[in-house]
Amino acid sequence: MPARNRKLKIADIKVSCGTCSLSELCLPHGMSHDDMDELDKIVKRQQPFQPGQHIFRAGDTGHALFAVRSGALKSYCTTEDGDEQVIGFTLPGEVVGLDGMSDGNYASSSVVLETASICELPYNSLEDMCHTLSGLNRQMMRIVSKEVVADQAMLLLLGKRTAEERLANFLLGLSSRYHSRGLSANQFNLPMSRQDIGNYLGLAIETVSRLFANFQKNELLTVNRRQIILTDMRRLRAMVEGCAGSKN
Amino acid sequence: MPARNRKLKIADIKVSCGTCSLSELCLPHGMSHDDMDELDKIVKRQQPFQPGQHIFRAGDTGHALFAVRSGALKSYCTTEDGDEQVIGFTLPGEVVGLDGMSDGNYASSSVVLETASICELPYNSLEDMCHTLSGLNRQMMRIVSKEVVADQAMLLLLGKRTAEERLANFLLGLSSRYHSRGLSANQFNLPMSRQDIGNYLGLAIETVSRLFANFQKNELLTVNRRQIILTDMRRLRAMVEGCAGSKN
DNA sequence: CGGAAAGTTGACGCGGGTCAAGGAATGTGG
DNA sequence: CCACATTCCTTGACCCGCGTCAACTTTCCG
Repeated sequence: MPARNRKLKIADIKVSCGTCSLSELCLPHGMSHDDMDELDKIVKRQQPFQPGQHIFRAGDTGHALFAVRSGALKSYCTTEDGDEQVIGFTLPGEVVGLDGMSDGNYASSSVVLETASICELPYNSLEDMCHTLSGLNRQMMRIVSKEVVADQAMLLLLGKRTAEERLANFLLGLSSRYHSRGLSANQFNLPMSRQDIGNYLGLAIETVSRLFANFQKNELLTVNRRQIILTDMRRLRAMVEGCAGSKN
Repeated sequence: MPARNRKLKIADIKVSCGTCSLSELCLPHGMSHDDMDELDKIVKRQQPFQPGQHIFRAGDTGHALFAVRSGALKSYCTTEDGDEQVIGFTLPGEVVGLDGMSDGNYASSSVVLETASICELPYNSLEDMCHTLSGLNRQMMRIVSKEVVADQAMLLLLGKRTAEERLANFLLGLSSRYHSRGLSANQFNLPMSRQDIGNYLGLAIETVSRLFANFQKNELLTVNRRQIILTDMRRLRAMVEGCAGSKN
């Protein structure tokens, strides 16, 4: 057992990048098997994080990327006058911590919404590997570039779209992300509160609530607290026409 | 004269990354002199671009980053229903084209606002160099990470701030960017139209115009079409308290 | 000089924020 | 197991910031 690992528990057995069910989504994509073995060596695995725990906080010294294997995270910034802005949500197969590379400190905080198991990828190790593994370098740029594209899509959403379009786009984005990791595209549980959704979409919590009610009345979906069933994705898509879906 | 360069003209004489006045801002930052010479070899320089010319368009095969040495660019996306969303503006010492690395195609378009001289940095060459120059790799991640942080700050702006706060933040951002390349922090010309500003900030063009009028009435600045003089930056800053300035 | 593009200013209305009250789910101690 | 508090969500009433529409002015450019 490697020294730096904390007490290993269940869920950490027989896990390697090679066998990880997320290997298509996480860093290894586009890398050879040998490359993956190399990557596997630098990954630090920890016991699962519990809801409310922070992966890192804004201002912390940035030293690693974190790949989410299960659970869900919320990223947010805190303004000087105290209130928070939700930057995004991280689902399995996705990565947080890119923003720590710019000046050595994380610009945002990352907190657990649903119990999460997470792989830690230290910058230093990644950088070293980039010199030897040609695939990793490209893949890292691809990931971070994708982040840029996703953020730009969000800019469009917040700048131009109505409340209705924002929520529809948000739900379809979640749907697509769940789907791409093999889960149902039309039925899922929201890992976040109305508060978080509203904050993220630049809407009041009451507006979010009302929109869910509207959508249900118009038979676009069924909602019960955090359980969502999308019943008419075609019409939902029609609402967001012209918006690139957030992430993926 | 290298084969790929088009006819070289004035403004392209005696230019190298080593002597470039922007070397502090552009890629070379944090690299050794030898490294810069290497970088210099892969840079393609072209004759100046004229206003209205495109550096690249959304959908084009992404093959290079573009570093702006002078002039100004506008980045934008076009939605399916035709209208455009301004993603950002690029000033001297800054880089565009990061979004072409995710899936091989640019996600946004980049058009010239003010006559611009531009260095082209092909992805392939950059990638090759990353294997040999340790400084470059880190610097590239820093640049792209900075982009992520800046986009996130914009998300906060569009999601939470009033029209007034957005414009104040925008002006201070420009001010800071001009200042960091040695120009005046309180007096500059806007390279973009009201249309572009409004689009970028998620505001109607009339709102932008009214705000400029208000700001002037309140003696925060003097505005004459595109010429701006910030006369009370302290109070402007007070308005945006809690917003991270966009870029830099 | 004429036509178009860019910018300004005013009047009006609506989307969605704010305030307020209440219901439903979950937790906590007795 | 039940009162009680707390958190999360919902729903209604009101109202204001900013978008929309429209008219006009100024600048730009052939």
